[in-house]
Amino acid sequence: MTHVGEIALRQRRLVAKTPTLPQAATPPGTRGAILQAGLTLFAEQGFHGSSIRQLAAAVGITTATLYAHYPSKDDVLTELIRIGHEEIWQRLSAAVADVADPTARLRALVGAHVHLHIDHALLAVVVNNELHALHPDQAESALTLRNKCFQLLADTISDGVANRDFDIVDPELAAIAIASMNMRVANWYDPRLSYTPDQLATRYAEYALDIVRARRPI
Amino acid sequence: MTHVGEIALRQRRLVAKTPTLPQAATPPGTRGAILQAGLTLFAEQGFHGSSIRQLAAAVGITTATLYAHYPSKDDVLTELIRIGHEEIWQRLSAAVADVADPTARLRALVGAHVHLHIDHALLAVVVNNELHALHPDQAESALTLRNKCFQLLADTISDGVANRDFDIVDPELAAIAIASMNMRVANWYDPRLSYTPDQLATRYAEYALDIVRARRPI
Amino acid sequence: MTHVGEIALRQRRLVAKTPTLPQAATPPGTRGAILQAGLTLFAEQGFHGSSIRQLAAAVGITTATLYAHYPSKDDVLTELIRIGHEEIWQRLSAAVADVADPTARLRALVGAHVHLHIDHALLAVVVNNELHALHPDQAESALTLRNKCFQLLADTISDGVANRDFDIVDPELAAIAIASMNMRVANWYDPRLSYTPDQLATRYAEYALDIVRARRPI
Amino acid sequence: MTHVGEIALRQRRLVAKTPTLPQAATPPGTRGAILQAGLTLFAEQGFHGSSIRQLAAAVGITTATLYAHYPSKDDVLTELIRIGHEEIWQRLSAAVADVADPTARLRALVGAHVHLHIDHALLAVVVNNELHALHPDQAESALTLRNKCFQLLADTISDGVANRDFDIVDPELAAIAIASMNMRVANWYDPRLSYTPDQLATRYAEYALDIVRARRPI
DNA sequence: AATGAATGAGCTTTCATTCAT
DNA sequence: CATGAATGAAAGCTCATTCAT
Repeated sequence: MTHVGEIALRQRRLVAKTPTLPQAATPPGTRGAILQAGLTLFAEQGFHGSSIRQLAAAVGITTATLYAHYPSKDDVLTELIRIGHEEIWQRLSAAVADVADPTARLRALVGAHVHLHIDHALLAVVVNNELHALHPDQAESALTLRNKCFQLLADTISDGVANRDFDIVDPELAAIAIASMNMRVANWYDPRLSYTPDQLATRYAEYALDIVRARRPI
Repeated sequence: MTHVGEIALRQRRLVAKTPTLPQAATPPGTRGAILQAGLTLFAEQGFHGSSIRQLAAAVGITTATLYAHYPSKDDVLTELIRIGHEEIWQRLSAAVADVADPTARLRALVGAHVHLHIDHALLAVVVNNELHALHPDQAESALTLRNKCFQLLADTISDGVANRDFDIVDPELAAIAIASMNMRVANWYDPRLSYTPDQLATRYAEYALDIVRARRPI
Repeated sequence: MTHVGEIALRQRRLVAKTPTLPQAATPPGTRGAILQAGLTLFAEQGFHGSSIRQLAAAVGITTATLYAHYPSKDDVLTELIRIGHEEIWQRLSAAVADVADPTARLRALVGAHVHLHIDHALLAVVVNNELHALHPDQAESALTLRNKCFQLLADTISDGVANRDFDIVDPELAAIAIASMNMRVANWYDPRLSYTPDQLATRYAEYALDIVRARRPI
Repeated sequence: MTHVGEIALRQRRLVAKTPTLPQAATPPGTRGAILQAGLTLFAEQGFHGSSIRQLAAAVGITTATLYAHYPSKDDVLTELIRIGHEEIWQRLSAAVADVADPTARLRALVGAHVHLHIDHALLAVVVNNELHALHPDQAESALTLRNKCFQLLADTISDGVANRDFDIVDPELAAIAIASMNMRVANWYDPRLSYTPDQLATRYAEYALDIVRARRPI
């Protein structure tokens, strides 16, 4: 039976292969095809490791045609990163929209976070590994969303601490640890594994709760 | 006061700047200088985002001179990744060399893992982000070590489960979650933060124990 | 007060900005607009320094639309150069149509030549600087007109010499010197200067007469 | 017999073909060869009409090798224009270094100016036609020299007017007219013509004196 | 009359690498 | 040990032009 240990330790950046862009955010026609191809290439090889000739070939067009749709290679990445951040922000904020209880909120956030990293593994890898390739002003709005996502998580934990539901010294540190766990799911999750996305999301939510709920000294 | 939330969410790949190679593994003279410069560049910009001109300029030599020391750009990365993996394997195996008790072993492993990602943040970032840029045969020995490291962690958790010290359904999943937490420390840790490396290592070890020790249904 | 010295020495090819095409020769509608925009661009940046994208953008149409009006970029230049040469030939021949006396003819020719280089400065700059960019057969008829213009001037001087009104060894050399003076007016004339076009034309005519009338040894 | 009228009216930008750079200013080896080739191409076809592939082919090297010697195509032009302006400034200032009398100075200036446009016809054509292709800061020092050259001429005429040797209303206008005559020599002079450079220079000097010496009303 | 989409060919520039010295 | 000069290949991008609509 396929198990995590075999899969998590490959040379490839990620196991997933299908470039699933959020459908609503995918432009129609050639523009969309470029985005999908860029997603695949940038996820696998990185932005600087992918050439626009590869990109054009993957789409089945000329490099000149690329430039009829995007003004530069940078802009393809910028667009992907924008879409990625908007998707995550939308999912996380939707997940807790009607949830007040910190424990339930944390469960919802971690669940949504994990699902996102499975549903859009390539996009998550691009977002997490290629942000540095953008010019600062291209990255700005993405960083803003990233911050809001992190605050959602950190505030939830803080609320739980205030509540006495949670007991943890540094909520932000716990938030970062939990987010770190979730983020790497994009790199290793493989549908051939013995748990479904739901099961994985549930377990990770329990891990998160284990961390924040602990009663311990220090 | 500087806190994690401010720091974890930058565009840069990592906060650390000093290219600290394990001293024993650093060659003397120009060879070592090339390695240090490669470490800095590859950590910041990625392998494909760094040119050998930049590398030579950072060292203060000609690109032609580079080739008197390393046969190719690839080989500089290969060497860095080799050093990185040997360092981590050495540290992890040393950490548990004399420790039998699963709880103590897990504490030691997480502690060593966190310390490594702080002490050699750039190296860790290169190792974790640039492995895909190598030719498969150049990556092979690194992957072997990486596997052994993971098994050390997974086996420790399995032992604890066998022991009834830990209670967790899927030890490998817990191992991967814990390793994920630790790995990202390289990206965000900043000495200006309010905890020392020791304190952070201790907290992360507790997080790990929270995860594996939990008694819960599901 | 603005004076020539300040103005004549700029980096730009010419001071004038308004693309005044001879009205009779300007086609109506989009065709005319393309010609005007081409005039401005080719005068400022040269034919090879201007792209059809710039041209289309200046007109406010698509590059594809350009091709509904002109079969190629070359043809826009060819048309401008044709118009320019026809304008100059028409003006020069009209200027001397009813004038017999060599002195009066020379005054008329220089006056018309100077006025042309002021009235249609951009066109003159294109005509004088971009002819080489045409294919030889596209340039042929323009060269014929140019020759006729030059012969008008050279013959006028020759007539004056035959007449003993002028006294100059090489009428063609004088013609070339005089034409050279006039041609560069297109590059530097600026309405802010302290002389009107008429005054400038008059002075240049006197310069020309000074040159050809001189009684001197050698 | 070849005469001016036949020659002055060609499609080509200039008749001269040999790329004579001022020897002292020509770098040795490949750098110099690139400069010579650039001179020929830019004079004939303009900066934007010449590709670096043509340039490299003319030198007999790869385009990549070009960039070992000049950082960009722009810089080749900048260097040519710098050399051209320094040569002209040096020649003009040397020509009048020991000459006090305005008439003699004007003769010397025009003579030097004409000789320059014959000796370095290609360079003069590049300098006079391609300045606009530079970025403003690249053109700045050339413009300064150009200004100094013009002032030398204008001041000489002004001195002659103050002296009562010359009698002209606007010395700067006369200066511009005279300079215009001289500049175009680069375009049409051909050694096959019936006058030597010396003879041409002498005649043009007389033309200049005719213009400024005239006693006339207006 | 005008356009959106496409293209082959070309652009300037940079890449990693080699080699005689 | 180091370099200056060179290179083939490829990079990102723009060129003038076409064509179905």
